[in-house]
Amino acid sequence: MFQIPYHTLRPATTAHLAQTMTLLSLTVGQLKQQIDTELSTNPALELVEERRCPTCRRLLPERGVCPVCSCPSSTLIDEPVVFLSPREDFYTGSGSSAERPDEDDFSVEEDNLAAYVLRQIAPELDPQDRRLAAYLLTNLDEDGLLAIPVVEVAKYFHIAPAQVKNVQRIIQRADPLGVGSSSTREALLVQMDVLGDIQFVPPLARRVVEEGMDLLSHRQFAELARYMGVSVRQVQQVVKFIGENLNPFPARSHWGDIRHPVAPNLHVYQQPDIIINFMNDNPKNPLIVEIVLPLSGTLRVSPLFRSAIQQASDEKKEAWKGDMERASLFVKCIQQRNHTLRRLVQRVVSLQRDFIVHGEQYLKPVTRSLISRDLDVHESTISRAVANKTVQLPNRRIIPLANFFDRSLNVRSILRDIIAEESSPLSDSQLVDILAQRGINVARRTVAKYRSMEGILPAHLRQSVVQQT
DNA sequence: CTATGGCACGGATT
DNA sequence: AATCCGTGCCATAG
Repeated sequence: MFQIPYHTLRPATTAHLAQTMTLLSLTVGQLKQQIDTELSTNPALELVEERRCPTCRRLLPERGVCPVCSCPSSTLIDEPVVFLSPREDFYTGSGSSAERPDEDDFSVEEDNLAAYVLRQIAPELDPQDRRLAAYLLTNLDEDGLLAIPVVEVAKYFHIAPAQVKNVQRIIQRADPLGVGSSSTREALLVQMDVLGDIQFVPPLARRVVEEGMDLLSHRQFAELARYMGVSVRQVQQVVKFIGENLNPFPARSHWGDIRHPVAPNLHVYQQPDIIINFMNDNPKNPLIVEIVLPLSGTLRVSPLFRSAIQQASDEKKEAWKGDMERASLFVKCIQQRNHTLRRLVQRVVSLQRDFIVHGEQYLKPVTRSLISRDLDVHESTISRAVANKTVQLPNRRIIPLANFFDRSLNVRSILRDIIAEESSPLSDSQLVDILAQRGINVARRTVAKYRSMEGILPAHLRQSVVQQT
């Protein structure tokens, strides 16, 4: 774990330390802004347009992802491969997505979601469809579902409903997958469609959503099984699959989030800071972890500038010298940032591999302080690095990096499973006993809290509810 | 009387 | 030092 002599890289001055800290806590988008301003204000700083693979040190041919993914040597590595990935093209749009999240708390979520989606799909639309799309997107509810009927929209625009549906279909395939659907059912169907390209989707899941959505959303699994003519066990598997891979409310990061509808979701719409994938999308291959960098190339102190300084007049010399020092400090800080981030991610990913591959139940209770001890850095360093960052998992879901440190997420998700699988409604104290059998000791009160966090109804309301409006 | 939600306290985490 | 989280106690609903 300690291969790298870290001390050699330790910041020497307090200024270095402070700047590294701030850089560490930045999102990719924010980092890009930072670098951009630094580049334009400081003549001593220079961007060398070189694209070199950070792991195999080979020059990269063109834009795109690093070909190390197909490096024959890397297929032998068992540890997850972590590397820094230049993805300039991600962030060339308006810098708006990079705004610091805490500043504007009002009117953000819908605006941002709509704008975010529109930016993705705008290129493939002609101008009038673009207007249509914008109109649709302004009519999303807080769950990311379309709040008005398609027919209404068609009337409003005096066009055929089919055309509206066409645009809707494009919207649905944009990033919060299923966004702009007319119902949770539709959202799930779209998600399964797209997911089907990269992962196995149980055929029964599709049938259940298509035909038995009512029963499914009321969690009446016994009923559902009978209606579909399959065993309860099969239904349970489908439910598990849906819970792990799909999300009926596209705007929520996952369906437990009804508690805090806005705040934790702010950063969900951003591009991820870290992307985790299987090599070639094949689950048998090792994990590839990309730490997204906002530019392609290396920053350095311009050698031209360095030599020019000799011939400068005395008063200029002073100013330029300052520039140069700032530049080299900045470069060091960036390197420092990337280095810590890389080590952090490396450690976390190998600890939480099960979580990444198999889902929330397998999340291990890892704390930031544990990592900090492992990496021999201060706790606050880890905190800063984790804060405000997002990760894209192999199943294409984007979650906050902080989720990797959530102590209770796994228990919550096991709880979800238990409730989904047992047919007769279990009271909280019974749930406590069952959890205890699985080696999880929590208080009765805590189970109640988790339940409400997951949006699960109390026992007496759970199954006895027959179809009501 | 049982099941659950609210409030608040203490310890851990950041 | 500030915040989050699990938990205990108590009130309330069924």
